[in-house]
Amino acid sequence: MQLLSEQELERRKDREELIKLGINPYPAASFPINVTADDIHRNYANRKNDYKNVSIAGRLMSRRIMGSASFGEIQDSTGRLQIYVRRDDICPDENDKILYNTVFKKLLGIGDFIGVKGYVFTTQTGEISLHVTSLTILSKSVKPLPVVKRDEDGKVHDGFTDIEMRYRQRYVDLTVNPEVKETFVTRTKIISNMRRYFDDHGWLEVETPILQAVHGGAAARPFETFHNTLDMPLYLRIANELYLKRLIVGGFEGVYEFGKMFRNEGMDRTHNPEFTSMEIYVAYKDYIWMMEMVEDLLEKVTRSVHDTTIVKVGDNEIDFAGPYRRLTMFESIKEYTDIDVSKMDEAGLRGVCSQLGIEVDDTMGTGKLIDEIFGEKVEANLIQPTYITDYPIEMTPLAKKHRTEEGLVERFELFVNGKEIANAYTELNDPIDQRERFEDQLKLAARGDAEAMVMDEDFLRALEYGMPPTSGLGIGIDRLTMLLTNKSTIQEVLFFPQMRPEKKVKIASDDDFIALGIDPGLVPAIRDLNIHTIEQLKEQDPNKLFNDVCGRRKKLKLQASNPSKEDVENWINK
RNA sequence: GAUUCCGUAGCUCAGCUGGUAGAGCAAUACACUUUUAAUGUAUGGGUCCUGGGUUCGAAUCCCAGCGGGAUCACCA
Repeated sequence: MQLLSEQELERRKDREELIKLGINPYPAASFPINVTADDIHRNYANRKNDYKNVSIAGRLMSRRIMGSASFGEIQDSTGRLQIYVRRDDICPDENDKILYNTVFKKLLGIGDFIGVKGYVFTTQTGEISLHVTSLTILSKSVKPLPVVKRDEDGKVHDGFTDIEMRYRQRYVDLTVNPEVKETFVTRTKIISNMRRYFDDHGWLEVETPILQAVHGGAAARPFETFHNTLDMPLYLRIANELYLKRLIVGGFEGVYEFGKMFRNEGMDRTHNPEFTSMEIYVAYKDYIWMMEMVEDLLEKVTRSVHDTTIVKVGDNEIDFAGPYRRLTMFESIKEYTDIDVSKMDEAGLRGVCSQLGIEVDDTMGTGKLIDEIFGEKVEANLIQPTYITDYPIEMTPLAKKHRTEEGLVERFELFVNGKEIANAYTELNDPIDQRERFEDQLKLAARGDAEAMVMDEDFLRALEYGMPPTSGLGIGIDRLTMLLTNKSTIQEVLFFPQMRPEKKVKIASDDDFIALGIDPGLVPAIRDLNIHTIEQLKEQDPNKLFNDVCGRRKKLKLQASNPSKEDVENWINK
């Protein structure tokens, strides 16, 4: 049972009226379409003869009724088209004007799906419009849609802007705010263009387990679940890295996966509990090769969605054309703090942190300390695409030791607009070294580092069989989409971002009230007192409720007779 | 998790130092062969987020809760 607004009741009545007129508001038959709104706007001017007999369907989004003729707007998946509906055109029979006078003018409403046929013409004011010759109801909407108005300059007047409602009711957001749809179309374009790029190189798209017994490949807290038959806990994956590398061991030259990752951590503008990442692993390559590949990839993807490599993000203009600037982690810290931390031990680094006013704690090793300095002093400055390379070994247990630099690994991260969007390694393929690195992680864990990785014996066994030299890359698809669509929150690029559940009030039905012994004729009086749930009823003071119900009965002129005070006490105590 | 702001009609929002709620759009009715967010006239529509408290009186002040935003912290 729902509590309905006046408008919702009105629309339900309209639905009933249609049925009474013998018109099915939800017909089963398909409605043939031979054109879209976008097609008409783009091509009508040049090919007028092709639009003399068109059929289009969508939502009725506005109506301007002027006696026996009306203008309105129909919105399909591509946009809006003005329609011109004249009474005598859709009702040729002189004695039957119901379709226009009653159905179109009274029983249809904004948001209803209709199908129309007719011919395209240009109005006196120069608007390309459809002169309707036949009109079919395809689906009646019984909930009023917010009406967003735009003037000639595209200025929005009564926008549907409440963020909570936009996210919770994304279907409304999408219907009423066309630019939202654009964002998601771009998102899909980004993914499909990346996919095409990888496929063209012969790399294989694969799927790996989301339910994992050992959550590996990243430092993060997982979601836990439980498998009943196996009688064991399982985790939703925090990364798929270790599975993709197993596939390289198995003999694929290149594998990639677009997939959801799940991390049981805080939520904010850049974090959603589930997010999409793309990871790719290519055999016989190193991280230097990977940097060139990423430059090429991002340049092509950007061009495919914007026709240029330059993207406006906030106040910045970012150019995704490569090559990108490359700085080692130590160089970058030197550049932005004037301090050379490359030869420092843990004590020295702690000194630098306190000198720079950076908070640290005892669980942090040298790698973590360097990362803190970088995050605090460097990261935000990296606006144009920049590779930061060669990270301390402690932070990166899955990357290969640097070919020349002691204590570092071959890793890069790509920073754009002050944020990391990609992470890549020359992958560690020495199984003995890998085991030691996992052991070091266990020591960090013992020291209190909650993010330290756990040992994955099966992954080690795979490496022991031998993995070719490999380079791997991960890109956060949500964050890349944020950049390329100029959105400042991850929620704007997710159809259904995670939210707290809506508070639901259980509205009691008439039968619920009657079951308590209430005379059906008195239920309207109860509702008029704004008592809509059984809980509310139970909380009432019997004397007050008795008086109120009798009063409302009179006011509403109900036929039922007054309850006795004992009756009212029984409702409450039953 | 901390700080701070917000929650009023279907939608967007007013509502002052407390005096029982307003506008525009949407809806309903009537008129009109007339177009460009915006024809005119009339009408209906509210759990002022929830629960307490102060007060003769609370949308307004106080406390708690729920939901959301922003900033910060933590975390990729």
